[in-house]
Amino acid sequence: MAKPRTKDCPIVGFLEVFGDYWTWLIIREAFYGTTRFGDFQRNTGIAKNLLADRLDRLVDREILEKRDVGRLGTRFAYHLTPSGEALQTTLLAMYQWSNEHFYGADKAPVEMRELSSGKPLAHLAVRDAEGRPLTRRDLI
Amino acid sequence: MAKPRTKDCPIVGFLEVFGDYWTWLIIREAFYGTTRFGDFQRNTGIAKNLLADRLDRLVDREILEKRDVGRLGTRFAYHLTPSGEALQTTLLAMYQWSNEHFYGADKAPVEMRELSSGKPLAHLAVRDAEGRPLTRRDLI
DNA sequence: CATTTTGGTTTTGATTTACAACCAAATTAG
DNA sequence: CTAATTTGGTTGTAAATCAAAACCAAAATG
Repeated sequence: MAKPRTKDCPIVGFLEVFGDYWTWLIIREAFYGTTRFGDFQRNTGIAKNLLADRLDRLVDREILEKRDVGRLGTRFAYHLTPSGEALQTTLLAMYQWSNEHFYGADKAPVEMRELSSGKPLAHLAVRDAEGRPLTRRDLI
Repeated sequence: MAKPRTKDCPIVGFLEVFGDYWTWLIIREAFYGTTRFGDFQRNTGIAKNLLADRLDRLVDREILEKRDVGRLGTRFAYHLTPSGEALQTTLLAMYQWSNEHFYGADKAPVEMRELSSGKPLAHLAVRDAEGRPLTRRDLI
């Protein structure tokens, strides 16, 4: 590694963990409440060897926590850590982008919604410290 | 494809384009203002064959627009489309997560900032329609 | 006590990546 | 004007990764 503009960029570090299809599908599942190996496998369709690899990496990076359930290190549950839960913002940004720019035409949007009221969420937007919306040209 | 919980999920559609390391590095570069093939290649370190492939895909998906510059289809510039620019929110979410959960300890955060004032941006957060912050358990 | 489930590991072949070599047209340098 | 360099790729090729299936031991279930 060690590429040109690659050093000290938060995006590069991020992508070394999250620049992968299955990793995000696993994280999506974790937000849906999935915790067990078999459920991750069935719900995403990932191959078992890849799932084992991705879960290990996410546990190493402390995005997921591997908990013993049942007796003696044979059954496990994978839970989001606080760091993992903080990915919710990124996941929502993906949801919202996809609903607007992908699903826009034909399909009905599948949104995250508020659990109690069922109402939609506020739209994420880039804003300055005073809350004013910013465009791409306003950034450095 | 066509996996279990895979149909009609905005995240799956999103990941089929964006579930890739180099694709995001290219998008980051585009936000930094890079438009030319050679600059993308030098600034990210990606191999030329992969860069050509990724740029084609992003142009197909209308994330980037390929414009003729110079004469007769020999020199091009790749610009973000409105859809591409809308990825800014997702990119910022990645930046902010990475600064907080990755760079937190040792390194100084590398943030996007407001161009005119140099001030930091507001932190993205998941909120309900009235602007109240929500936790993971509040969602469906 | 027999069957099924769980959480993997280990093959194997197919696909993708990374790296280097090559190229023609266009631009720049002298 | 000519030579050297830049641009924007394409084409190999070896190495790494992925996908699918087979296999397995321990535990839970019937």
